[in-house]
Amino acid sequence: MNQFFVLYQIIICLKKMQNSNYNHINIENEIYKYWEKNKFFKPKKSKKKHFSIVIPPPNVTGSLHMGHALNNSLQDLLVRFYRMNGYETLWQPGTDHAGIATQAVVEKKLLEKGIKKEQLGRDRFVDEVWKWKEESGDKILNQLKKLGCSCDWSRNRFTMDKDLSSAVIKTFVQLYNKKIIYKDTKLVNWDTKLQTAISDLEVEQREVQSNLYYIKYKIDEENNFLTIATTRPETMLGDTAVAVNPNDNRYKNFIGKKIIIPIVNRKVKIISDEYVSVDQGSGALKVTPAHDFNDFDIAKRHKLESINIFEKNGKLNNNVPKDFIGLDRFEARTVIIKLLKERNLLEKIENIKNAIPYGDRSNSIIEPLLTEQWFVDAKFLAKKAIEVVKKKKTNFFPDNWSKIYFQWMNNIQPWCISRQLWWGHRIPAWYSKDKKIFVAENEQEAKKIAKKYYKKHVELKKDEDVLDTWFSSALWPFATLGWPKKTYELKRFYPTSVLVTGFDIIFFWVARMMMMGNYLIKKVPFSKVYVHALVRDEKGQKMSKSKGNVIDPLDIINKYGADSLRFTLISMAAPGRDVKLSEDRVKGYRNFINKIWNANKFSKLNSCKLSKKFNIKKTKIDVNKWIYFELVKTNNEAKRYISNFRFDEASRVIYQFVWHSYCDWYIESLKPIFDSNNEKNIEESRNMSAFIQSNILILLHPFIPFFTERVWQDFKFNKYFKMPLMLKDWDIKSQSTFSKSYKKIDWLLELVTSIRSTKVDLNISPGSFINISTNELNSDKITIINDNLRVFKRLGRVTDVSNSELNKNGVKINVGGEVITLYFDQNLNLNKQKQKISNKVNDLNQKITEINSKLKNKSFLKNAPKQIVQKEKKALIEYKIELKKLNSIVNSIKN
RNA sequence: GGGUGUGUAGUUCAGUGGUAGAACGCUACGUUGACAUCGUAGAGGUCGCUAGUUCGAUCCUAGCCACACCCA
Repeated sequence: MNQFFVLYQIIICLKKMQNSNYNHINIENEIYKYWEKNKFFKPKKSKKKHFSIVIPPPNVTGSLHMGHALNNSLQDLLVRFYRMNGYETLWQPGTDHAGIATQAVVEKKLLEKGIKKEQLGRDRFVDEVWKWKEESGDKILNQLKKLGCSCDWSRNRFTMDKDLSSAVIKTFVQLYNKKIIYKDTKLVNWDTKLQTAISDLEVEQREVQSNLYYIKYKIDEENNFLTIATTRPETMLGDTAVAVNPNDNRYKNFIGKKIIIPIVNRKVKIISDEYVSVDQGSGALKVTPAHDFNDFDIAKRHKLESINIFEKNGKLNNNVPKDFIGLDRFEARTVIIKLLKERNLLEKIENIKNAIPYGDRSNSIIEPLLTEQWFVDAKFLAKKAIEVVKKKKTNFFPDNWSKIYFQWMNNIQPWCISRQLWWGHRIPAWYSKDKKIFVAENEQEAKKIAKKYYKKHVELKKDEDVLDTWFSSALWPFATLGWPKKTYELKRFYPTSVLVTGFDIIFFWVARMMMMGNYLIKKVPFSKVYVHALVRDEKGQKMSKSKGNVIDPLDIINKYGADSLRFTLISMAAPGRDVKLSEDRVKGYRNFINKIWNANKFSKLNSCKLSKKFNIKKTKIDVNKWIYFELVKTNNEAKRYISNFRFDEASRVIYQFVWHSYCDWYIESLKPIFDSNNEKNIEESRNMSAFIQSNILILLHPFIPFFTERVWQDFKFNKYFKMPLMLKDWDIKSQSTFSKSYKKIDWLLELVTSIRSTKVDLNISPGSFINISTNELNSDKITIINDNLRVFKRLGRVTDVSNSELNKNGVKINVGGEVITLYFDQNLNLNKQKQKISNKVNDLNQKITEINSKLKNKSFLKNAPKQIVQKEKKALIEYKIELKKLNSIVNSIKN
């Protein structure tokens, strides 16, 4: 019997769950199809202003992570907001080819089949990459669709597309001809694992524990040693000098003498250079120009020889003693230390913390290597890019990012743009046999130039290298709009309105777009840059696979719906702060959506509909005017917050309005009206309620597009407004005459709250009904109660309102300086009530003393603004009245 | 070492030169026909510390402490 009962309860429970809750499953995909089918994502020509965003192109073979989810939720919010409000809106989507990452993925896949890329050769390997791109390139785009992104997919672009590639090549040629791109032999950051150069930005400095080796170098023709300290002893094979600080008294005498490098037994000079710091290590520095950036500079100053000791894979080359040739750099280190120990040349080993450069893609230690590479004269391009930010043609939000931008731009180094990869834009440079370079958009052009130069036909060989992926990304905001062609889109949407991006790629990407846009088009690529923070886990830890704390946005979408995820991310996107995401938060906002779902159900059950005859101006009922007034306020605030990029605040005010004003108070007030027989009131309330409901959908659409679209259609608002929700503007007329009702209801709600709270204090069941007396109340307050009697009685659970004192257990309560008496049937324990009042009395007394002392303070009266003094005076009067009333209540309790 | 940011309720975070706010969590009570993914009421704060400016500082300034990130 008991078991059956439990089972029965469970079934009831399940049934209830089924009926009352919003379920996103199946709905979201269907709605997305509806939007796409109706081409709502395409820009609608408008004479009004335009709004455009280019998506930060995700890696074509990547998949959606929380960072993408945040980034794109914010963009979609903006795009939908401006699109709704009549702007000609373009959200330009696309992906980038992510040279290193994609090549690595395909290489790995081939290796699994036992195929090395060298076996295939360049062309066939690139074909394989294209195949992989065709297979998996749509994955991330489909994931963006799941999130609800309203990009114009018909304009989808890929950095390796024909048009974009030709833009890249054109840019290269143009910059080469202007000598902004040049070839040079320099030390670069060399990744021995990927066997390519990478840029400074792709190098991550990691602090690790290292051994600092103190090695004795013998002075030539003297029985004397100089100790140098190094963490990379293997590089001594390439040493070409030892340097000391000219002011270091310990070593002054050695300057100019020769010193013998152990193991290689090469005699090199002891030089003096200011760069050497006296108190670091031993104060003597081994100089390896070919393998250290600082040493390279020293070598330049002293015209030292450079000896390169590494192959491209990090193994030692022919420039080292025989026994070492072919050893890996770390093996060589072990062997050298062993030899030094044997020869008594190792003074000591110290354990220290130092920063080691790692490749951010390969995780392997980066080796400075002397190679010939292509560079962009970033310093030149930066000038203009700095100027436009100073002149506020591009604004960062939050503004402090401009400081970071300036700091980096002012210290910018030449940008190494060549990569020793196969996947990417191949550098349009051709070489003749005598190493002369011919740069042109294609081979025919190059040959033409070569022919002119040599006055005869010559054989040319194309550069093997490709360009850094960020080089093509730098053209993204205009190349995707058609540049160098003068398309409608380029004219209409460039400069784009805002770039939404994470701070981690300000240098990688934002800075480079600024350089290229300003140089090639002479206009900034975007007028605003909204910089958002990182998404972390709930403890504030960075999400990473190795930590196992990654929250997959797609899991969250499946579980709670894309809307819940979006609302969560948006409402947590406070400027300058990381988003600490926890599933509980998502659940909370899922509940919010569900709350609205149920409020809509209430509407439906009560036949709330908008009729053509409905005229807001003619609204009579106070609560209807009150909620309309609240709506206008919310609408204005939300608009303002969105235009100022305060998405957290925008979502907050809407949430507050929907849950507390609309659901908690307004719907509760409607119930007594709908239960009455007053058809006029019912009609007005049905209309107003439906109107508010429709506007809630409008306000929330950019935040939670799927849910709002679903309800909009359910309630046929598209018919009433003759407008799909996606294109419905936010315009709403304010009704200043409603403010009187607004204040009235505000007070009434305070009264209701006080009645409820008094019941709790007195330990009286909240459901019980009471009588009240208004005999001590001002007439205007009595009017408020009478004007809204039905609503008041229901909300306050009041049976009768009397104008005179009743012969019963009365309890006086204070509502904003007004006294009302509540009557209860049972005997009361007034202790708690008394305590509460006496606390309040103390509180008031303290405040009154404070204000009194302020008002006695002559310098306060002299210096404080008049309104503040007035305000304090007014507050004093109010406090005194309240105190008087409270005291009278205390007296009545005593009796 | 240089720079940037942060420090406000148990937690996550708003905020303002003049009475300190929200959400979540917590406590008590509650199934009233929209909703228990709920409602009602409540507890909870020396606004990191110390000086200064000011009639008045959580807010401005300086110093210090703690944490995070970036650059070298």
